[in-house]
Amino acid sequence: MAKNEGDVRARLQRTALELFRERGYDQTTAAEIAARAGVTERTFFRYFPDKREVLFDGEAKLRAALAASVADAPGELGPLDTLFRAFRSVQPALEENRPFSKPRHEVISNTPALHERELAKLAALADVLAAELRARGVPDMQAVLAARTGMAAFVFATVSWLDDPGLGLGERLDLALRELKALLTETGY
Amino acid sequence: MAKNEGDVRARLQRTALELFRERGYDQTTAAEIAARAGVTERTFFRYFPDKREVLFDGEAKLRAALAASVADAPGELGPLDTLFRAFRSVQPALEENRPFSKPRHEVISNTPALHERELAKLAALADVLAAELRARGVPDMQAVLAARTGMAAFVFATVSWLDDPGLGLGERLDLALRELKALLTETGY
DNA sequence: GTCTATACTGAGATAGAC
DNA sequence: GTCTATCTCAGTATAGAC
Repeated sequence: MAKNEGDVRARLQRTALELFRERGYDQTTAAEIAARAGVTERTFFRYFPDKREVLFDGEAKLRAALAASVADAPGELGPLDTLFRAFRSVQPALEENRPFSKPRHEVISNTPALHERELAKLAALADVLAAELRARGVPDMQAVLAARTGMAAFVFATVSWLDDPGLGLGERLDLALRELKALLTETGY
Repeated sequence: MAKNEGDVRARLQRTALELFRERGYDQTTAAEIAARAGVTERTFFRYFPDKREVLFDGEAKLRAALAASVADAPGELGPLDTLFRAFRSVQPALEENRPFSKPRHEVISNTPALHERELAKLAALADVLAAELRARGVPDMQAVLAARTGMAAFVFATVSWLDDPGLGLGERLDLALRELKALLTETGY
């Protein structure tokens, strides 16, 4: 049989997304994904510990990039500003990835099991960012709240940009940060 | 055969928590829970669509209570203050529930599958709160950010109170809100 | 790569409440 | 009789063990 035609892992991921879009996540078996990708079911589970995970490993790179950016931010920056500096640093990568992210996000939103997994990944990401902030001397509660709050804004900006790229990701990030800061200073609305 | 000895649903929930604590979630089968509760496995799945769900239906009541509180908050209150007013309104219920919540939280934290489900529930809760805020006239982005941010603070306060009840839940809520407001106004730390 | 446990689903039978 | 809860039986897919 032909051997290593491109990365098996990448092929499985592309194939999975394809099938999920064609018939839906629940109606797609791991065996079918494997078959279309030219490997056995067993191989699928060697690459991904469970079926959902096939759509979630870009997040590892994102996490590393964000953590690194927070780690080497100028010391005088506040927690939220530090986070948003990190978000902006990954902006080009996100923009380049949009053709894949868009359909991926659609499938995830429409599939409770996948949506659940995504929330877990984002929470883990927030935990990492909180840890990085703590390493910079931010007190615990503040680090956790900043990380969660920042992630919420980041996700909001990203999702709305995926929905409608009319307004750029950078602008949406700026907008979210401004809105966030406004939230706490005004008493009425 | 004997029939309705107490609520089957409640019995299944208590039994499940019991078994999860004895041997862990993964080492407990749905059949075992059902057996100890005196019903068949199939019955278990009639009450709960999946095994995780057996620990998650208190959240429905919490959600309703919070939503109601937001709905009838005085109109001049800002989004975050509205949310914290709601959080305080459920404080007595949470305190009363602590004997059950504490072990439940322990199991959930130690079980990735359950933790994932919890995050999903909390996200859904935040979505409901955002919708309630929007119904009060809060603009979309602000409603979403306030809801997510508020929930983060609420969860932080609750979890740390479960860990160590030395400081009361009310005080922890106050503390979190203050910290949150500080976060967005200060520039350094 | 093979084998197995377990989470879930569906259809139909039974039994008691009304 | 209807209705509802439970059980029985038979199956599929995921995931883990060997």
